Order: sequence, then structure tokens, then C-alpha cells
Amino acid sequence: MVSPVYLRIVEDIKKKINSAELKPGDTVPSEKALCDEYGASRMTVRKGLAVLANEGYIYSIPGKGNFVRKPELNKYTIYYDEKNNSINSVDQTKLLEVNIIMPDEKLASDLQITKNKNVIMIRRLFYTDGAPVAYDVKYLLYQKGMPIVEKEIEHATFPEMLSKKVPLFALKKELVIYSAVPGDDIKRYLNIYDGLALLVVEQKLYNTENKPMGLGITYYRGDYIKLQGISE
Amino acid sequence: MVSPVYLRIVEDIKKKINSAELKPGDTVPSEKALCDEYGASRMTVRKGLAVLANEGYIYSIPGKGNFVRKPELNKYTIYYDEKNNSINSVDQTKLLEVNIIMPDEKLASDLQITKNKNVIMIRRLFYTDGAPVAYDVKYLLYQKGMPIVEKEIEHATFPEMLSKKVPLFALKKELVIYSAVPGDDIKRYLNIYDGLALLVVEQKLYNTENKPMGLGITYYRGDYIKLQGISE
DNA sequence: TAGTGGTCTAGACCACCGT
DNA sequence: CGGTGGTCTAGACCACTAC
Repeated sequence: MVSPVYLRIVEDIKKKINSAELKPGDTVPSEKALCDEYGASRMTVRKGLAVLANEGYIYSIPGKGNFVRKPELNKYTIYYDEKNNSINSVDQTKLLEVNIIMPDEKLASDLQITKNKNVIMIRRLFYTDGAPVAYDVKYLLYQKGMPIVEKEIEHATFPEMLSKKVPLFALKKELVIYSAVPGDDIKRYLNIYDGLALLVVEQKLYNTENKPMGLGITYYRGDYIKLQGISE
Repeated sequence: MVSPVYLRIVEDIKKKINSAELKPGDTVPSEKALCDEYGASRMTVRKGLAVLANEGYIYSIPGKGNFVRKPELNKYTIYYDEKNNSINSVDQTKLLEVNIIMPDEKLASDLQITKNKNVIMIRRLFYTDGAPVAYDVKYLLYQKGMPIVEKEIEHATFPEMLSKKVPLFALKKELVIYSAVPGDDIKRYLNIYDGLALLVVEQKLYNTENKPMGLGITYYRGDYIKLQGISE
């Protein structure tokens, strides 16, 4: 068997879609027709169609047929790790502060808690080649038995900080990316004397019930970081 | 039949993974064992496992078994459309220039062409509520028969500009996101008088052979745009 | 050799859609 | 009603892994 029948079906239909022989909205030949065309059983044909559906090429409407999907022109995948990006990576971390605080209005609202709940605040500086490149603040819901071990915190990424408490599979995450002009404190931390801009990345972690578990904000020197996204 | 057997298998195993009863690297019960447990045929069990594999929960090694995958902690999905973002959206577009140019060194290298090839340059301004919010430049490989119709170009997103030439399914795309301080020309275009930072998004489009088809750079006022990414 | 997953068949019954 | 996709079965043969 050179390549499985179902993969040949996949490749053939992909080719037809990529060459515009099949256009978005068109119906793919029916399962019966494909069975005849390839001399295959229906389960084999359906396996091929399932692959195409998973990769976003087609969708099916029961009772009607399989149809070519409109491509997701706006969808990108981005791999973000606060200490690594496409042009540089952090090689040193300095823990500025670990503290338990009471949240202010905005933080309480971001974390969906009341203002009398305890929050762990972690402030760090990231360095590359000895120079400070990012200022990082994390806020984590304080939970009994939460290990606040400085050694563990200093070098951890945000999801890792929760790994003792939550199975990482159960984490939902959200990024918000924007640019800003640094305030005086951040200018001092990052040795910025001129008009350098910041790239700011906010990270929010949620548990499976969509309850916020933590908020992280990382302020990068604009000349340090580029984020990269790719389609597919 | 309340819910299909294969989905019950999926849900049960997901629960075990999310509750850490099954940890990354653990083996999922063998297909035979699941057949017995659910009184189902092997194809049904395999369908359930296929769903879990597609969603990134498990992977399989032929001859050995199915295993729980380490979650992709750094992966986010971002929907980027140069005219829409999570806090605002463009409601007006002004075409500044459409021209055919010869690329300079850097552009020729970005587009992987020689400097004597023609390139279409499109410059636009984006407005929200009457105020300019972004300056946008696109470079497209010039190809014979390429329709340069101003009406089509003025309001199109980048992938749409190529839709006459390339089936959109065949497009690969890449984003690069960074912050910058505006130069004088961009300050003028965007009515920036103070120290406002820019968020810059570069978009590259490739055909299926990974040949660059175009480069787009959009300079957003930092107070205008936030990009948002989500896990899953 | 026994156990695992990968591919495949030739049927079946069901729900849904359109005529 | 006939055609479509959705679910499911009870087998089969294969390649790979581990002992």
C-alpha cells in the first residue's frame, strides 16, 4: 500500500480546492459518488472527508452534503512565551518583589473578585545580554496552600506558576497586545532615556469555569520584541 | 440514543485529563479495553480517540498505545483584520496612492525578487469617526492581467487584494507585530502631536510554494488598537 | 508471540432534506 | 419518496513494539 486510500482522497480534493476547481460553497461529490470513484467503502471515504473537515477545508450539512468552506482569512496562530520571542530571548530574570496585596478597583474587576480578597503580586525584570528588556507584573488569586517559593517563581512563565494548583490542560488563556509610551518608573527599570515605545502584552488565565486565575502584564522595550503569527 | 457513544468516550477521557487523573505521558486505556468498557466496536472507540487527537489531548504511537499529550501552553489564536480589532474598527478608508514601483534593496529581499521586477504599491489611510487611526502600505508583486481597480483596492483587506489572482485557500500568511515611535510623515498622517506610540503590524502573503506574493505594513495609533489572542 | 494501533470492508439503521 | 450525511458493527489484514 503506497499511501492509504483515504489520504489519496484528501489530497485529490485539496488539489481541486486549491486550484479553484472547487470553490467555497460548492458541494463536494457525495460519499456514495466517492465510494464508486475510489472503489472504497463508505467508512474509508468518510475518514478522508473527516480529515478535510478537521483542516477546515469542508463542512457538512446532514441530509444535504459536504461543502467547501470559505477560508478563514483572518486567523493566525501565535506562540507567545513572555521570555521568548521571534527576535530575542530572555537569559536572566530578577525577582523584584513577591507580595500579598489587596486589589484596587480595576484589578478586582479584572479578576472578578471582591476587594477584600488576597492577591499575590509578583514583579520581575527580564534581561538579555545583561540589559533589562522587560518589566513584568503578575497577579494571582491567593489560594490556601499555594506554594510561594521564590526559586520557583523567579524563572517560571505565567502558566507554570499555576501548575501546582491547576492541571495545565484546564487553563484557558487570553492575550491582549498593544503599544504604549513608558511612564517614569518603567523608563527607570528598562534604562530608557529617549522616546522608545513599549510593546505591552497582557495575559489572563482562566480555569475551565471561565473564572480568572491570574493577570499578567509584561512591558517590553519596543526594540527588543517582535511577535510573530502564522496562518494554518 | 441520547448522545453518541464516541462522544461519551471523548467526554469521559477529557474529564480524566482535566482532573489530572490522566497526566501528560500517561497511556490512555487501549482500544480493546475501551471497546470492552463501553461495549462498543473498535471503529466507534477509534472515532472517539480521533476526536481527542484532533483537539490535541492525545497522540498515538503505533504498536505502543495512545498517550496524553503535554498541553501547548504558548499557543494562541488571533483574528487579525487590518480594519477591525477588539476595541475599534475602521469606518472609512482613503486611498493615498496606487503606483507601480521598482523595489529597493530591502523590499526586493522581502519579496524575494530582483530589483528590476515591478511592484504595486498601495498607500491608504484608515479613519474611525472621522479621525485618522492608521497608515497602511501594501506591496504586491505585479503580474500581467492584475486588475488595479481603485474602487476594489480602496476598501479591500490584504488577502482580498489577491483574490482575483490566487484562490484564497492557497494563501499562507504571516504576521509580525511590534511597537515603534512614529516618524514625522506618519505623525502628520495620523495627527499625532505628542509622544504617542505606534503599533505596527506587518503582513506577508505567500502562495503554496512559499513564494511571497505581497507585503503589507500597517501603522496604528497606539491608542486605537488592541490585538487579542485566545487559547484553545 | 501477544498486544498495540492503522487501514479497510460490507453491510446496517437513523435523521434530515428536497421533490 | 430517494438521496444525503451520522452512527455503528463485527469482522479482517497489516505493521510495529515488546518480551
